[in-house]
Amino acid sequence: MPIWERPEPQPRAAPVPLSREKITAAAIRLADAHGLESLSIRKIAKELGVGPMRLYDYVANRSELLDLMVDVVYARIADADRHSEWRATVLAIAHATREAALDHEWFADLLGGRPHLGPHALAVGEANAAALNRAPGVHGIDDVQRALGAINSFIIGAVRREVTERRTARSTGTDMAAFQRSLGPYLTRMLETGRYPTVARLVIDGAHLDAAETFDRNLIVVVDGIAGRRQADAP
Amino acid sequence: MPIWERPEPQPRAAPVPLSREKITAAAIRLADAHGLESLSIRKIAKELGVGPMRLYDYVANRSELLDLMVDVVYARIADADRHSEWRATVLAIAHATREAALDHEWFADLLGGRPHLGPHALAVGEANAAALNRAPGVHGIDDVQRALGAINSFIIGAVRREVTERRTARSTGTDMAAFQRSLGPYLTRMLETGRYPTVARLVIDGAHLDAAETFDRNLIVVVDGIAGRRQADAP
DNA sequence: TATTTGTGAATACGTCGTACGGCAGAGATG
DNA sequence: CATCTCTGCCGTACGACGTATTCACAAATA
Repeated sequence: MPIWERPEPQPRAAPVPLSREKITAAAIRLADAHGLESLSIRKIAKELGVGPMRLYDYVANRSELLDLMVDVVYARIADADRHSEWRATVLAIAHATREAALDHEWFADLLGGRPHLGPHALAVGEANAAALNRAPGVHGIDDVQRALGAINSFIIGAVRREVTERRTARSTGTDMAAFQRSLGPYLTRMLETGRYPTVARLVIDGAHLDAAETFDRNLIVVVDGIAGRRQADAP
Repeated sequence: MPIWERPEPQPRAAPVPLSREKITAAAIRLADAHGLESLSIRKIAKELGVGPMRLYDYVANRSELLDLMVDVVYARIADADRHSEWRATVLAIAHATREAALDHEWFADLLGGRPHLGPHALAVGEANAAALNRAPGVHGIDDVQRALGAINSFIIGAVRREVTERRTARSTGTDMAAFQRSLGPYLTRMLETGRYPTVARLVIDGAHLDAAETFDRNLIVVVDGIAGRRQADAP
C-alpha cells in the first residue's frame, strides 16, 4: 500500500485496561456460548477489542487460561453452604459441582483432566477433606484420601456423563423419532440385531429417569457407603 | 517452475492398501506414543506413507477416527473374562477398563466425553447391564439404569483421576523434592499459608497409597452399595 | 486411436497458538 | 534543550492443523 493511502495512525487509542479477571470473564462468556472447542485466544481478543498478542501480557498460554477459568467456577462451588455437619457439607459440594457444570458445560470437559490447584479449587478440596475427616467410619489420613477419591471420582464421572448425554439429546432432539432419525440407521440396526437386549430395553423405556434425582440417590449411596455406614455395618 | 525442472513423475507408487483398521491401528500407535493432543490426521498419514487426504476415503473426519480408536479399546475390554456370577462380571469389566486406560492414556481423555456406541462398547455395556440385572437388590430396568450409571460414573472419574495424577507425577518427578521444585513456589506457598491444612497433610504423607488397591476397594464399596447390599440393608 | 471415467495426489483456504521485530512515547543523560 | 535508551505495545509472520477442491493421469470404453 502506498504511504499516502496508509490509514492515519490513530492517536494511540485510549488504552483498554486489561486484566486477568477481564480476560477470564470474556473467555468464560465465549465458552458458555459456543463451547470449549471453538474457544480461541484470537476470539477472546476480538471480544475484548484487542490484538491477540495482548493477552499474552497477562496469561502465559492457552492452557493457563483454562486453569484460570476452572478456578473461577470453583470459586462459585466454594460458596456452597458450609454446614457444620460433615455429611451436609459433602453433599452440598457435590451438588454445587454438578450445578456449576450444567451451567458451564465446558467445565465438565476439563473436570478430572488436569490437576486443580487454583486457590478456590484447593479451598473446595480442603472443605471436602476436612468434612470427611470428621465422618464416623473415616480414621486417619489414608481413609480420608480414599474417601475423597471415591467421592470425587463419582462426581467427575457422573457430571461428565450427564453433560454428554444432554449434548447428544440437544443435537438429536429428545423424542424417540428424532433420535432414531439421527442415530438412525446405525444404532437402531444395532439394537435390532438382538445382541444387546438389555441395552435396548434401557434405551427404549429407560429415558424417563430424572437426572437430578438419579445423581442424588447414587451420590448418597457412595457417600454413606464410603464414609458413613462402614462402621455401623461392622458388628 | 519451468517444465524441464519439474520432477519426473514417479510411475505411480505401488498402492499401499489402506483400510479403516490400518488407519485406526496407526492412530492408536501414535496416540500411545505422543498423546492425543499431538495426534493429527497429517501425522497419521505420514506414518502410513500416504497423503493426508487419503484418510478421508475411509474415515469421515477426525472425530469419527477417535470413535474408531475408542471402540478398539472396548474390544479388548469386552474380552475380559465373563463370569456367570454377576458381581465377578462387573468387577472384571471395571478392572479391564482401568487397565486399558493405563495402557492407552488417551482413552481416559475420551472416556465419558462422547457417547460410546461402537459395537464393542455396546457389547461391554450389555454385559455390564445384564450382570446388574441379575444382581440381588436390582429390580426393574430403572434400577439397572441407576446402578449402571453409578458404576460407570465411578469408573470414568477414577480412571481419569488416576491418569492425570500419573501424568503430573511423570512430568514433575515422583519424589517430594522434584515435586516442590516443579509446582514449587506456588503450591508450596499455598500449602504453607495454613489455609489448607487437611490438603497439606494429604499431599505430604498421603502419597504412598497403592492406586490399584484404592481403585479396587472403592469400586467394591460402590458395587456392593448400589447393587448388593441394598436389599440386605432393608429390614 | 480418441474419449470418457474414476482415483489418488497436490494444492489451497481459513484458523489456530504463539514467536518476533519494530516503533512510539517517556524518562534519563549530556 | 538535544539526544539517547528503555519500556511497553502492536502488527506481522510462521508453522501446523482439518478439510474442500482441483488436477493429472491410468485404465476403461468406443
